Amino acid sequence: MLAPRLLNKLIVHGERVARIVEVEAYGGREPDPAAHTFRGLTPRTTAMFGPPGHLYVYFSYGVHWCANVVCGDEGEGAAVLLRAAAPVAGIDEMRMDRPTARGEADLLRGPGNLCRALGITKEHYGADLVTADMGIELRDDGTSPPENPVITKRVGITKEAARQWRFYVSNEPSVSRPR
DNA sequence: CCGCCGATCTTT
DNA sequence: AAGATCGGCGGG
Repeated sequence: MLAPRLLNKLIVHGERVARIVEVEAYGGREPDPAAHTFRGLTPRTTAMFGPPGHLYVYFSYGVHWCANVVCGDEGEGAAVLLRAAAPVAGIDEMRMDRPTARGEADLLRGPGNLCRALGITKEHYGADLVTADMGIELRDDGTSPPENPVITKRVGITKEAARQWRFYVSNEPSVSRPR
């Protein structure tokens, strides 16, 4: 399971920088009924079945964009949902796009809010996070992933609800509910 | 603090 | 008809 290795990495879009503090794993070699790739290749899931290191973006509940990092080999259909991040830079710009956020810890709390604060939408579908071909990049500033991340059930799903594939940094105020 | 509910689009 | 969500509103 490499999802927790994304914790404490930086997600960068232009001036905006945030530290990933909460993730969930989806799909992979063992069947995962909760994953968008469970029923095979569809127009929506082409990026998730693509090579690792790219962005899989989907539209949630007709309202929010949500972003995943593709983590499986090509054809595998595995990705890590970015559920929350702590703001590092570009905070004024984030606030402009997140008018309902009260404090800084609210800016990127939750997968929809994270995309809103970073300005990620469907135009970034399939972006290469290594070459930053669309201005979005995954960066390692030397901060190690936590040695003991908190491990829980995934949030907001009904299928495969018992699987413990959510990982977050303990004592981190930007983590979404439930803590 | 908690729970309900609407918004609004994609996929089944 | 349900869904990898969010924020506003009403009640305790």
